[in-house]
Amino acid sequence: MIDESSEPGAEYAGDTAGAASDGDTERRILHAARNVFVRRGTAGARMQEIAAEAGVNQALLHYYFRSKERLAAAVFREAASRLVPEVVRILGSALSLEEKVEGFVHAYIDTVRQNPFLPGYVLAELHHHPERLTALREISRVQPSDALRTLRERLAAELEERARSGSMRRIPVDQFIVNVASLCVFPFAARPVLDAALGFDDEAFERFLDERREALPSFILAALRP
Amino acid sequence: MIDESSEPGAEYAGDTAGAASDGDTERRILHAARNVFVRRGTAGARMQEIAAEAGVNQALLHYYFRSKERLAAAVFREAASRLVPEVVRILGSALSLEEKVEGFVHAYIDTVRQNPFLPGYVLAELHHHPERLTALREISRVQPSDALRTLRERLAAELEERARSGSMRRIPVDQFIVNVASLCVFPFAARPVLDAALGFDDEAFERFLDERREALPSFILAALRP
DNA sequence: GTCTATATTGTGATAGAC
DNA sequence: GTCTATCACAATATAGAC
Repeated sequence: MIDESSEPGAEYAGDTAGAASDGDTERRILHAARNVFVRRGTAGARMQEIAAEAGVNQALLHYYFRSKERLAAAVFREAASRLVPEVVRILGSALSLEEKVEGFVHAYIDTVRQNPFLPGYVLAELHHHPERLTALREISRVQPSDALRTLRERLAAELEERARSGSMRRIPVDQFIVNVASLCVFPFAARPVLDAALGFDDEAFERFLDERREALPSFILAALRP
Repeated sequence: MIDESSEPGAEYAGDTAGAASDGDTERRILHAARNVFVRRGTAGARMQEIAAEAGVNQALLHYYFRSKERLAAAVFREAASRLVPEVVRILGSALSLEEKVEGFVHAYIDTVRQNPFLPGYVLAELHHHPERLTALREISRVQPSDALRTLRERLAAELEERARSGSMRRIPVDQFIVNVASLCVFPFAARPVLDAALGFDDEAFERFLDERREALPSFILAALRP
């Protein structure tokens, strides 16, 4: 049973179905719910399993979150809230393009490594529940200075300037964004396929990530050389 | 209601809940099942919805496939059987590395474009049902000459030779494979995110794919220059 | 092979005691 | 706030006529 969380001070046995009413119960439930939703998907998750993993009764889930759907929405919001601000923070920085690429690759791999199944969960969730997009949009809108739209424009200007000065090949900004995102996110989202196709186990995957963390920035930048 | 299939001669209204017993019923059911499983996920799919979309009764699903689980397994096998051989075919060809990269990008985008939600479905399915990996492995094993292992070795040799001759930068073969796969697959798997982050609609996504089909090979090869 | 019931279990949700 | 017990219905699966 993998604990996908990494909050400090979050250790309690999943099957402690007694009086473990120390910390915040609501947080315990949300935490258990994330684990279950991440590994089973929203439709496959069972309220009973969440209750057991939180060490509480099933009725409490409804007391705190009213319905499975609301609980699922809360979990998704929380997961997306971990990823979006991190992305915005890096891209919004005043670094050079080269530093941004390296900073993004490093920060993304370092962050997601602690919750390696989050990307797969978020993608699967969006695939099967397009209505979650509104939550994503809201999170993005709340970001300082309406970040996503602004960041895209700034990045486009930077790429254009580099192309004009001849220090980089011209590349459409959307292609560039998707390239970087692809190279960072896909290995996590496709973890099971990598296990099958390349024979990875946990340890091999960790080594692969170490190697990737170092090699990816120069791979990306090399592709942009004129 | 999107029809994710592209088999020739497969047009019947989904709500024709009458006597449409022309073609092969089993195939009709499998076809409808794929549509429903792809958009709802295995756990979220309802046998009733599949029956309705196939224009038959729910009991027939059990007559042909015995249980939902077996039907799900059949759908997954069929989906994976579309993707794996295509990949093997291209990589196994006797082309140069440059031609292989271009051939793979073109073939993958051209193929998957007709079933743009397949990658998302396969990834989500593997994420939530790791047991499906065995099916993937079986399909891979059946490929001529135990293809996957062999292909990886051949590719590694090719990359090594290029590195030795100085015509390409050295890159670990697994990183290279994952890079190419990431850049091709991710845009499909993350379609909803692209819609949200870059404001794509169906038409914009198609234009994006056209552009990508042409730009991606040179992006990849440029990254490998010494 | 295909249909109309119907059996049977699973599962989200609520009532009400403590 | 937390529990036990239970409701109500959704969903898979089967029986049996045609």
